[in-house]
Amino acid sequence: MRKVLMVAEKPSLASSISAILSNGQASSRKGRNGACHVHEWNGSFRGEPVRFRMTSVCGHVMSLDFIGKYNSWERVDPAELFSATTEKKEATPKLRMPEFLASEAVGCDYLVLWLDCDKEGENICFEVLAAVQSSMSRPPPDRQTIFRARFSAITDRDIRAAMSSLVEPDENAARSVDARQELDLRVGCAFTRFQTRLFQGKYGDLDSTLISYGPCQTPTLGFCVERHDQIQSFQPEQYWKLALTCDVDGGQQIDFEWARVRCFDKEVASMFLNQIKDIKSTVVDSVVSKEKAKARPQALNTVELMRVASSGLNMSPHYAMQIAERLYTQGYISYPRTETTQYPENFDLLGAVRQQRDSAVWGEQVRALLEAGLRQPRRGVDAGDHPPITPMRLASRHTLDDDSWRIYDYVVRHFIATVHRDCSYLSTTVTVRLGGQQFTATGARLLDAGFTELMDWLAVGRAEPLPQLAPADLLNVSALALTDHYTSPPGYLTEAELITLMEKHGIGTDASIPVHINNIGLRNYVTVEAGRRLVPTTLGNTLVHGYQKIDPDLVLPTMRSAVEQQLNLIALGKADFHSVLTHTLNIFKQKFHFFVKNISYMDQLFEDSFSPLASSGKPLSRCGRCRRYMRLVESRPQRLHCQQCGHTLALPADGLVRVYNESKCPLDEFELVVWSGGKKGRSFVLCPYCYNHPPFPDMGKGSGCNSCSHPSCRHGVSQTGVSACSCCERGVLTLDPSSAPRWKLVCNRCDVVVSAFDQASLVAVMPDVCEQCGAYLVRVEYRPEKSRLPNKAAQLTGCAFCTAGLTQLVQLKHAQRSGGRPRGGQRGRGRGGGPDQPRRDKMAELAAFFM
DNA sequence: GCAAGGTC
Repeated sequence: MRKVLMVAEKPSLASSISAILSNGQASSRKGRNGACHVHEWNGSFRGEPVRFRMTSVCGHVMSLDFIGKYNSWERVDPAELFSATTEKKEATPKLRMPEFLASEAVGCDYLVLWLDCDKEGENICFEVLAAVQSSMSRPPPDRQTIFRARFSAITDRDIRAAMSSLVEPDENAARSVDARQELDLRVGCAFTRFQTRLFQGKYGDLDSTLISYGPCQTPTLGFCVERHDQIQSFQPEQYWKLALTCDVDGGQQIDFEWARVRCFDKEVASMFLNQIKDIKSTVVDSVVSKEKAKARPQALNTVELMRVASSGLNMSPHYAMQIAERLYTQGYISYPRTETTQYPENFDLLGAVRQQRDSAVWGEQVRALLEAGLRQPRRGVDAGDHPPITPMRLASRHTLDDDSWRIYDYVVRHFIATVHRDCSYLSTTVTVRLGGQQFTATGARLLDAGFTELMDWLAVGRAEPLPQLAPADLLNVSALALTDHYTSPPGYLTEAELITLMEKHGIGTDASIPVHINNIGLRNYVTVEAGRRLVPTTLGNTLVHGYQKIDPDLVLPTMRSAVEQQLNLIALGKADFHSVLTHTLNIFKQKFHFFVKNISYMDQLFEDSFSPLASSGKPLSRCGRCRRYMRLVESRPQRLHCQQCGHTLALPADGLVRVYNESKCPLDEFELVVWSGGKKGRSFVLCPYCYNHPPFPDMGKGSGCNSCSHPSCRHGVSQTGVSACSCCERGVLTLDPSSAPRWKLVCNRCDVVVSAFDQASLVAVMPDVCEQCGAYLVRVEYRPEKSRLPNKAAQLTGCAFCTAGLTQLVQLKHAQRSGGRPRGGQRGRGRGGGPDQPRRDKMAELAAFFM
């Protein structure tokens, strides 16, 4: 029997599509990468009996990056990135997706691609194809074996229709995505590296580890700064209003609005007032009542959920989507990433509503609605991706955590509202005249709350209604005055407004919009203030104003859609991949060179707002070249700057850096410092120079002295290494000499920390090894009054893991030692080597490094 | 350490 391999874009779709096509008869197993599932069943394909095997990827299989040698920010000129060689790398290495796909493809004769029907999906088709092709059975000549299923909804009818009219994957659409990837990579990385390096090398208080540029994130920031500029340049204007209050013969008071609304000229306003100020009563001119309706919402899609989460629930879009995804995997709501606001034709609305009828919170309203009958939902847009977001099963408040409940609560209320009645109310407008001036008052009376029963924050007519009035009814003027006001600036942009702007300009997608908004916060370009309003920081403002001075295109929201338009030509087959790509790349390359050439315009703005590195920070440790103190620049990213020599040295990103008893690195004379941080209280000694420029090939960049194989330095691994780390492959557990008196053994590769010999006055690693386990012995000394050794001994030399009297002083709770000898793979890693690898070998290796 | 786009 022939085999048909079918691949969807995500595990959930593989499962629902196979359920439809197998009539629920498929058997399922977990894929060997742990993330995907494989469903199998027998059926027929193009007139022959076959075995179907359906699985999925998890989004993109591959992603584009530069080849390794371009990873160096120091050695590579960012301009080179416009032509640097790129390669496709596995998008998520831990999923081992190509290998998984290849293994499932073995012995398969046909391939049917069920990727999402958009350009990204088309691109993933070819990623899947590349992964499986060599594993599949050899195709017979003249027979088509690769197919693409085109579907617009995950419904029985649509999926079966797609299956019976398979087409071929669309290479043009896929190529347009390849072009987009290459363009975003080259442009984003070139600008990001250039401006990060330049400004971080000059200013000490930028407070951002990265000064990124991106074709989506930068226009996103641009919207926020644009609003900031409007607020800054706003000039308030004074204006005046006529405020009239009447009462119905000593009864209810009614406030009227002036039909002219407002007047910006005080003299004119006063003239109006003078004309009518002596009038003591008036009569109702007209009473107009009109039935009005507030329409029930359309079915819920992702951007609307994010908007509501931000403006109504005070949750960031990013966080709200994390919650929604969890609710989805737990089966409470449907797939939360969709642009569609139209329920599929055969969607079981009634069934979904019935699920909610026993809810303790809204059950009563749901039962009443079921009694009265559901309304037809409003027509929405079917984007052909996924159905709108709906509840999938009933949850109660105590089965979910607070934030999950708030999102679920909203999804349910919104869903019920879409099949509820519109809200209707009677709007009444009363008009009166005083001399030549007209005034109106409007009130509302609820007729049918409809869906607002569930979305009570949208309820109308709760304010006191107007009294019953008829034309010619007499009203007494109880107050008439000129009030003065000022026009006010707009508020800072809310997240909800920003989402709307991004959607309108095609900046990002439903899945990436929350990521871009999150990014501009992470980069310290904006902060989120009360009401989830986004206020640009000095850095954010300076960047955008700089782009506007040099090349406004770089921050214009129209730039993205212009590029997308070009890419669309590739997708439609109207333009050649290479010509569009080289043309567009050339434009950005020129823009890049123009930007570099004119960077002084942006730099002037930086100078106005930020302090030069030389005057930032406080003196910390001595430079090995000039022996003067280097300054610790504390704002992110923390680094050391030598004013004399002009160099800047990176330090670990987070955590505290302090000086360490004036020890110097024997290799470069830089004064050693101690870093401490992390959840487990890790710490290690580091040489600021070696941390940036490792002296030995086996010491990685960003390592402390405990990874340095210097043969005699007392901070190197050859003097501090105790044993192999039990948790990671090549790590060595080293004594941290800076940790006294709460001594610690710290792995020089992973974050294992072992507290040991607390309050000891001295701990030293000895040259001899334990005969039982191969670890180096330690000498532990205590002051007599503090001794924790047996018999209050002052000192004991032995193995930390084997010698009675020492082992109980080692807290192995984080790192359960596997016991026995250190694992293999220790060569060249200092003291983990064990007794059969004496230190002489180590010395020989080191000697080789120095040659 | 960079982008944006999928999704876990």
